[in-house]
Amino acid sequence: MDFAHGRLRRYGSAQMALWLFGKMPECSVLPNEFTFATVINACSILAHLRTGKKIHALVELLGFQSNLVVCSSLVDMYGKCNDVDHARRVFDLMGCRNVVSWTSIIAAYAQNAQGDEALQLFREFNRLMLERPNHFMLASVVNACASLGRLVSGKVAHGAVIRGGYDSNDVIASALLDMYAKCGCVEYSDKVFRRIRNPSVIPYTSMIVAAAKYGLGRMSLQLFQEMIDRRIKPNDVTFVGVLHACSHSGLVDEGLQQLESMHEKHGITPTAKHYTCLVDMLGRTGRLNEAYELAKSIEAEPNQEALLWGTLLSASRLHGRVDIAVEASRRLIDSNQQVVGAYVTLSNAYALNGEWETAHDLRSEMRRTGVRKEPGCSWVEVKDSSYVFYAGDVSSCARGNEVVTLLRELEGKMKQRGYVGGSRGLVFVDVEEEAKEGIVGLHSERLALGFALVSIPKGVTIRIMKNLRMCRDCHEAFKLISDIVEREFVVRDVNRFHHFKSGSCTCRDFW
DNA sequence: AGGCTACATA
Repeated sequence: MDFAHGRLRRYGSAQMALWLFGKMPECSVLPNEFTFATVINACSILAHLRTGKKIHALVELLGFQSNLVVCSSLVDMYGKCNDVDHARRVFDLMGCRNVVSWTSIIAAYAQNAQGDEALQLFREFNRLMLERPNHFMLASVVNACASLGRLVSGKVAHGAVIRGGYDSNDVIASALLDMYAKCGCVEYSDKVFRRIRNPSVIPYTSMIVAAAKYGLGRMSLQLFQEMIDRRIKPNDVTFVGVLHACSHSGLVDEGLQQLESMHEKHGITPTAKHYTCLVDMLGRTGRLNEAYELAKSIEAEPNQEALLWGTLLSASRLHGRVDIAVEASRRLIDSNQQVVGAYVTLSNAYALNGEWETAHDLRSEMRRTGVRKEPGCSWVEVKDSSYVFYAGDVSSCARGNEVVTLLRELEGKMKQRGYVGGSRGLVFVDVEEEAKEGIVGLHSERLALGFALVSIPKGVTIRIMKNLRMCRDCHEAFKLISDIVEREFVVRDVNRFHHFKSGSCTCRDFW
């Protein structure tokens, strides 16, 4: 039954291709450039770096290292195996490149969280003016804009899509709607989505996930119903989206029902990732015991397991369940996964519970063992450039003095409205969100907001991206500031979107 | 002649 899945079929064929390739020497048949391009593609599908490298060596041995198509497939293979450096090395050594080779390297960067490099290469490709970008390339470029949250660059790419006549392409439309959602413009996503004549499962899933991330759980469920009515078969990813939507909107019963129907009505067996959504759902709404029991009963691969216990850990922290937090972090640390996050979240859970000593001990242990945390940062896009802000770091903050003055001024006004930010407890609890302690007033998103307020004209929605979760205190502050300055802000954090307007947030404080 | 490049999850 599972083999009805396109992805699995593809996977099986790739395995078969490699198996046959292994049989070639026995039959004394030498591979040519067509053989190589095909088997390297099989390695991409399977993400088998070791096999890919062996074949790469064979390519050089048999003298195909300057073949355009073979090299393009090598670039793609290294990219899909998350070895961008090797992809780049092959690309740089190519004597002749075409739009496919350029697409492969751009996709490699876009898919490996190096969107800036992808956009850089796209600009370079356009400057050379050898060929026009095609829909393959544009999809990757749009994808890069999505992960970077670069709305302006994304709109420019959308322009290129329209000029190239690709806007009715299903894949491109999916990429575009995803990009608009990830840039904080879910209304544009909806517009793009509604223009797709016969959306397949992927645009539907993208739209379901997009709505979920904005806390529009009902909209996600409506879209899901709509696709069922149109006889479009949902897949495992669709259900992750649906469950995610229920979770982010507090629709627990609905979520449980969906999980049941998943197997019964749609023939898709729930896997660890679906149960993780359920753990999240129960955890968020404070049903920690049920979440914990469920988590213990799930068998998963290491990656999925880390996700599962990480989810439970966050929920335990949120609801001050130190006992479960200890258990969840122990599992993560023992399996050597998400170690940093586990330490920090656990220490915060202790702090929230008033166990300051233990919390501090954990922090010292981290320092002693050299476990270091990536600093929190936020960024905003102004006129096609992106500005980055780090917590408490005024020296590298664009228009720093102006920004700090404005933030202090706003804090004064907030206090008149009853705001009590930066209390001792909050400062400590929020250290997970930012690397430096005791500077809650200068969390990276605040610097970003201050900068945006002095650089983006009134009436234009401010969009801020953050690499961590937004903290409660900043969330309160942003609500008040939206009212004081009469402006709208959208904040994209690692988890979801917050849309601040007239003193409140679309998440209604549930996230 | 053929082979290589694109979109949704956590």
